[in-house]
Amino acid sequence: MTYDGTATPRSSRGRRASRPTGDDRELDILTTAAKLLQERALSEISIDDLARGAGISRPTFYFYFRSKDAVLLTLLDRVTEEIGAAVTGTFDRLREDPVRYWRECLAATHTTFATHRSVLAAAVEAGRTSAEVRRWRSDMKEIWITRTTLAIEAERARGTAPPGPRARDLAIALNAMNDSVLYATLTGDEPAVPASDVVEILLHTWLTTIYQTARPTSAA
Amino acid sequence: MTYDGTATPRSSRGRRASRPTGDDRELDILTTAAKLLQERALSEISIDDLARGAGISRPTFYFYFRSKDAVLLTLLDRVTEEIGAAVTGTFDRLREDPVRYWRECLAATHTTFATHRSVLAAAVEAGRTSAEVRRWRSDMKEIWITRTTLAIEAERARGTAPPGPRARDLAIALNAMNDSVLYATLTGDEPAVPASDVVEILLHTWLTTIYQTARPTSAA
DNA sequence: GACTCTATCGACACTATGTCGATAGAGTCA
DNA sequence: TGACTCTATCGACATAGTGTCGATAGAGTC
Repeated sequence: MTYDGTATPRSSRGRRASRPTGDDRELDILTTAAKLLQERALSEISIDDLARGAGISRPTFYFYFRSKDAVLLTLLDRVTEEIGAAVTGTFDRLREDPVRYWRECLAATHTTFATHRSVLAAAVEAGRTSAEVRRWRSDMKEIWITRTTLAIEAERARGTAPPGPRARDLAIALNAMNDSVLYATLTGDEPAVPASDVVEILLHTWLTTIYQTARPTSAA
Repeated sequence: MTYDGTATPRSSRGRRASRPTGDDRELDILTTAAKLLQERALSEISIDDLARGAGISRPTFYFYFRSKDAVLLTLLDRVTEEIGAAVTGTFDRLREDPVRYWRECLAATHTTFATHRSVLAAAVEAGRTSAEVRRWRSDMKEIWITRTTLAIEAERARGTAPPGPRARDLAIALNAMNDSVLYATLTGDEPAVPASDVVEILLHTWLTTIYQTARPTSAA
């Protein structure tokens, strides 16, 4: 939606230099990929499909991207930007109203997953074979885990949350749970938590894991 | 280890009838597959690799199995049997000593994952493209989830665990967490919980989610 | 010795990937 | 204006994998 290949020369995810006309084609490929990913899995999309969708021949595709994975990585860069923008801000609310803070975090995660469902599913798929995609995923996880770890430590420091296992390890487990529960719910592979309840279920698990009660308050 | 293709005519996972000599070859293929899966991913193993490993030509492979996925499914059948055997029994201990019960459940899950790491990783991979493998995975999940749901409901019924969200939904979330945390720990893709701590971390999350305390007792 | 069934493979058709070399055209400049 | 460069393009090829068809060797009846 907000992709702009002209601003920076962009760190060479396959594309040569950047000059006028070619950017349109690059965008055509990305748009085609995004559209096709909403219909079928990455492995079921051939490079020929992407090329045809963008109105070019298969060899020409390679002028713009090194591979299918390179296209996905560029799509993932957009996601990174949007998430980066959405994530900042809410951190102060933790002090005032912890339950509300965590609910908003989880709801935001849910929204992110829902919005980018098809591209994220493709990232999971491609992660099995592409080291670069795997890298993107672990960087992304690291960001959420770090945020969670800091929040848990802050709550323990002010006495709202009791001590317990290493905060980082809990953060890893809770975020892993989010990933796979939301993935199942949104892609519809059973058994899954119904979409209407998923945030509340996750919230229950997060709160009890962190506070050892489902109703923590700001009163230390 | 305990595979026996002769006992039952086996429900046609690709193999024709069952007669003397061919069973050896079928087993050769399975052994080759299991061995190669410990070195590399399913997508990096060609049917030719399996055929050569079993000392036959590629067309002959198709005499024994419909596809690579069919081989994997037969490998997964072994896993099912072993897990089925390991899982029974422990259920009574829940009344006496809940913490011990859950710790043993989680430790058993950890062991299962560790023992069958390579085959289970292949199942995750193949699940993206094969409906049958996906089916196997969801059946397997269903078993664990049902067990967990029953245990949670039992604890709530006798008053050891407080009421809370639908037991089945919690069971789905907790089992999903297990899957993905153990997967990361055992395959080593960071960020992951260290192998030495993983059972205790999961235990903490399970106990607090179910009991809202990290130290539940049998005293109602 | 004719007949059947298992097990085997060579050869083919198909699909997808990735590369090489030729080339058309737009922009530069001497 | 013509020589020169760079982007963008594609046809044709090489390669690797999958799945099928038809032929056939041999073991076991009868």
